[in-house]
Amino acid sequence: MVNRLTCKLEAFGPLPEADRFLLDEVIRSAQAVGPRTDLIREGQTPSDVNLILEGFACRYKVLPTGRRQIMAYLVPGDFCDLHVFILKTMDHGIATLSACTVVKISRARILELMERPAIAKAFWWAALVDEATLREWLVNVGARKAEQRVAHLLCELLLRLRTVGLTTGNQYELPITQAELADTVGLTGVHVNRILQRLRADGLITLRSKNLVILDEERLKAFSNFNPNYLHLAEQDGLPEQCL
Amino acid sequence: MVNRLTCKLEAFGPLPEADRFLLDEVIRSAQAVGPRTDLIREGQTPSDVNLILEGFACRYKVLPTGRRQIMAYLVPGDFCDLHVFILKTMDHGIATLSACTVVKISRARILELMERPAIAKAFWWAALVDEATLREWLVNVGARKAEQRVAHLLCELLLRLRTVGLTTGNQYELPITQAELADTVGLTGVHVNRILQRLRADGLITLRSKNLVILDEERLKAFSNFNPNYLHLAEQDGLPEQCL
DNA sequence: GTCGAGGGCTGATATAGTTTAGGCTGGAAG
DNA sequence: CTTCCAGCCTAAACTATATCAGCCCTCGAC
Repeated sequence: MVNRLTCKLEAFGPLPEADRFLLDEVIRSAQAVGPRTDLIREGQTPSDVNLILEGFACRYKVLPTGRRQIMAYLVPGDFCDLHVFILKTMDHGIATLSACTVVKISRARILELMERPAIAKAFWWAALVDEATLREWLVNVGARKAEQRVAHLLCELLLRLRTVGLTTGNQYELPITQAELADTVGLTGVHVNRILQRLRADGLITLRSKNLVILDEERLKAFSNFNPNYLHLAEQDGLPEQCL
Repeated sequence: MVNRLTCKLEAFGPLPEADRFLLDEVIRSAQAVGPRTDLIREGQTPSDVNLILEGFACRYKVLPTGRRQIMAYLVPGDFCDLHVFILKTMDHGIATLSACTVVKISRARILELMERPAIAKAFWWAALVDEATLREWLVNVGARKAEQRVAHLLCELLLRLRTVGLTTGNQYELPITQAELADTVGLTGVHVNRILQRLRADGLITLRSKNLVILDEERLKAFSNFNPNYLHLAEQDGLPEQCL
């Protein structure tokens, strides 16, 4: 099995052989989790760190009105709750969207990994990129209009999934319902539906049965004003071979 | 001069005498910065860490459309860019809103502080709270309606400023223009104006010449659905005496 | 093969928020 | 004392998005 975590971390910089080996050890004991299942709920105190290996999960909050806001997508290679070590209780929930495979990593194990300087630095980088992504989402929801919001999100996912080797060309699996998309961009399902149609009509994308094709990457990026700087990817021509 | 940084960090937990002393050293060489001035721009590579001692600053991005989104308020005691150590270039700008006094702290100095376990842990905590706040802002803009957005923001600021001793009862200085408020909650100036009037008419707040009074704290919190859990403040009855 | 449910799609109507434009006020500058 | 300007406030027309209600597929369970 391809180690998506390694793929992701190497987008920051290459890791020593020994570190890669260590990271392979860590993802041994994966477990399957069904779709729409809470991994951890608001108010709970997590003990382990969850790492996504396959599928999509999300951070979310639910307001008393019933409105749910999704605050992050967690895709293969992403940690769910590295902050375990400092904060006692979760201020938000984490749930799977599609079916996932997940590893629970103990604090002890994480601390062990953190002793490797290259890994520690890469973990830091990953945490900071998560925060930068969150900022971009705020911009997206606060300042862009509906059509560009979803276009921007689709661009972001293209890059993120590409760095973990989960795209084929300009195409990737998006195992997400329109209602869930709506909850992430702050719109209604109805409206998201109409926007997707417009994007299709404009010849920008194809989306059928959870399979997204970006027909014109440059045009979609231009249209949504996508600037990848916030992902802080190292400028390298290709992926490490083990991620292809 | 009261050390707002210490006040803030002690909201997480008490610091040893020696650490407090060290933090006092650090804020010696403060400098004044005028209102509406960039502290650092998108694309630049910062060398020092900025710490706000007085006044309000913000993180922001400007879209090609001209629309600006404010992504965080930085109030006394807040660090601007602790991520200096890992990420090379800024993916957003930081600017003062009001006139500020700011200290520039060198990397070396920060590393020195980080050797103190209590301080290191408190810095971590502060960074994580910043991220949690960002998440809450995303919820605010994505899921709440205009009137509650503004109300929620005012509640948050009340708590944040209270922990650094900058409130008197339910009252604080909000040195911010309505247009800036609009840029932070993702609305137009016109609309923010109307909303402020409604909040006044409902007897929830008073706002005159940058001076905000929250007339009924409980009602405002209930109205805006404010849950302070994301600020992760320790449950303590009062402030350390030096912050009063 | 039928049934039922979830997801995608559609149209009509309602509303929140934007845009534009203009007037008012109070304080800073001359 | 006047002028000027930024910030605040208001009004009216407009538009993006929400709401509501319902239809139609598809696919898996039975």
